[in-house]
Amino acid sequence: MTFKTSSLAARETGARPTARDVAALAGVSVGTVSRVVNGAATVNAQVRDRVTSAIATLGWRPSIVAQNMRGRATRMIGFIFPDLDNPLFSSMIKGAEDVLTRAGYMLIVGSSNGQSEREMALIDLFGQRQADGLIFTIEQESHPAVQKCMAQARFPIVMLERDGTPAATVSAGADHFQGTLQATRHLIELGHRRIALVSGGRDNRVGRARLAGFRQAHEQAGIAVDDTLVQIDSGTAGNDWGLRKTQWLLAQADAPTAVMALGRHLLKGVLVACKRQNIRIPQDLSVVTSNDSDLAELAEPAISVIRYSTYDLGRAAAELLLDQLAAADPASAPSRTEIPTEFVLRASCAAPPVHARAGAPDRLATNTSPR
Amino acid sequence: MTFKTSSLAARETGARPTARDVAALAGVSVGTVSRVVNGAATVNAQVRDRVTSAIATLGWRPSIVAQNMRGRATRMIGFIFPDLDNPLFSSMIKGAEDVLTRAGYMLIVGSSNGQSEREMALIDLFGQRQADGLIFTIEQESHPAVQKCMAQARFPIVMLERDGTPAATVSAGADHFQGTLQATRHLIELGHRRIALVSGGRDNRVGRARLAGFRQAHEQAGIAVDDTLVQIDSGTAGNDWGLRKTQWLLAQADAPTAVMALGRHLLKGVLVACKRQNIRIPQDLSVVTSNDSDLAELAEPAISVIRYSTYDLGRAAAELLLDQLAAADPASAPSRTEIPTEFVLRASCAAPPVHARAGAPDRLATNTSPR
DNA sequence: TTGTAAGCGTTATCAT
DNA sequence: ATGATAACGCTTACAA
Repeated sequence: MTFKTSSLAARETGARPTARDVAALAGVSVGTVSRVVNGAATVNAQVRDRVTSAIATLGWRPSIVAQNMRGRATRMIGFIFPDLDNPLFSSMIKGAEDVLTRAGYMLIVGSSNGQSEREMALIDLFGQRQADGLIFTIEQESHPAVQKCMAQARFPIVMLERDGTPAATVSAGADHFQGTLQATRHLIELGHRRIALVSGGRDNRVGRARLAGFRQAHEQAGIAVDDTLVQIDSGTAGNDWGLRKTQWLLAQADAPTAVMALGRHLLKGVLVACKRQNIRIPQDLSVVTSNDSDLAELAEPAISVIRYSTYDLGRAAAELLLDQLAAADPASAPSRTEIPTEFVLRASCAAPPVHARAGAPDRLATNTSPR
Repeated sequence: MTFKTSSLAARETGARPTARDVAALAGVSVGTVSRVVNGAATVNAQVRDRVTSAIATLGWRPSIVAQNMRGRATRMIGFIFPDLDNPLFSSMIKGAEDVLTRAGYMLIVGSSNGQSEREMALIDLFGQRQADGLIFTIEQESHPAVQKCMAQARFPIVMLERDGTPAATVSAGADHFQGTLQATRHLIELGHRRIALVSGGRDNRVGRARLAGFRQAHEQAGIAVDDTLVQIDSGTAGNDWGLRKTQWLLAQADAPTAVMALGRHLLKGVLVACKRQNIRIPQDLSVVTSNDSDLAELAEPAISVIRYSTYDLGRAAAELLLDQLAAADPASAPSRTEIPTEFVLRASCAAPPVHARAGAPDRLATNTSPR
């Protein structure tokens, strides 16, 4: 007969108490302790009280790790985002958290930094940790190795702001197509014929949807799209990408009369570029951005935005995940939640300057700024 | 003799393979599998190869849950923040993640929504999940029940942007005292005598440090502080708190000539209030805010800010936690990392209007706005 | 060098 | 109604 750790020992050392300690203190067996905490009907009231007070005395809480060993779900959801240092992430994670907390889940977060290697490492790690599901904003949708990794995952995956793939068919995203379509249409109706589109997302749904909306608006108006005005970047460009792109666009011989800088971090660059070159919004250049912000609202003039709720996006992703978790059938059907977008017209949009419409060579020549 | 799950079964069903499956496939014992994956020196090269390929065939990864059961650290760090839907959270979590990932840890996040009950529930949950540590931005530093809960936690806690408490003596925070001191001094030097301080944090270090810096600057200049100009809020006020407070301050008979709105979310309210009442910055009112942002930088005029890196704050908290985790002595000494602040002077600060200095009753009377 | 078996903290099955 | 015990997947001391 071996000497076992007793509740006495547990109380003396700082060691975490176990059900065995509780059982010893209450003078019952571990099975009974388990029955009490799990609310089994078949427990004598007196025994229940003894156990309950022993639990309180020792401050015992069942080990979730041990419960997981027994096959219980970990109730942990992974969340992989290209860049946690992004205000959009804040509201998305909050939306997801609000939904998942209510259902008893917790979120584990990881930043991929846009690297596929890291995405795969994180998926693998979540697997080892037995996560129950994953909300994933993949960097490159078409990356085969990452897709393979997703396909092998033993948990459901919801794509956030990305398209479903063969490996993960459930997705939540904003309706960038409609938003961009409306905004582009509005600019065209104002008389713009040379509209620039600046956006991230070469290899993901967001960029594709924006481009599609942009093209459709042009097509419906019978206007050809000048591809030099379409600047869709791949990957996480530097912080001053918006600035450099705008400067480049404005330096073209036949510069755009309107720029749609779609992505919250791009607006700053556009405004700085305009300020430096003394370009007036909207007289010289109309501006549209996406993701409403204090800056867009309070800039002088206020900037028109394609607005949508990233909080709702996070909620939607979480809800889709819960649906899949609840579904008895593991191979659930493809599904998608689309969050509506709204074009908010502000003072930054006006008719193009007359000389541009008349085909004047270069507005900047007329309006040289002192650097 | 019972029939055991074999590698065959594991490959046929979708069940996660175990070390036993690997062992069976490789024709070795589970102990050997463990030795191989843990890089034990004493393994025959041929055996190692057989095991390695069996692992690859089955796609086996050791279960972290089972490893935890054996006493291995979970390498999970909790992170409790009052409001995940806050851009500051993004950069803090990113800073922490960068440090912790390198050390093999993952982050579990939870939003307390400013509720002490939820804070305690989360701490408790992290305990049950056997988290190795916690980074915590408590809502009310002095809350006794939460402190007790912290004291009972079996893992080290680092306070983020909060003071150490008896229950958790390690903390990381920005040097709000210096930042506020400098900014206030500058306003005083410009001639301001009635400066308003608007900030959150009635019961935390941030608010206290700001108030202390504010007071010290006044004291050193021999100026009395008018307490009606000091508006330090408790808890997470509504989104329009900055607006309402500014409107209230400007409506006072002896309105301030400068306002320090310390908190990123407050600037918008100040700017809106000024716009609505046709108050010019800085001619009528000087403005200082905290936390640099695109809005502060690009507002017209640009707004002076007390700047500091929330990313560094997250890093610092994580590094302190790693220090504690590495320390053999569990009862480590109190320690604190202070992140420097910097007062960035922009166009929003100027000398107070003449009539205010002459003691004119109400600037608004001279400058009535249409609405 | 490799196999065997105990044990981590639960839960569930089977006796009593 | 309650106790004893096997099992979850892994690591490790000990045996061979």
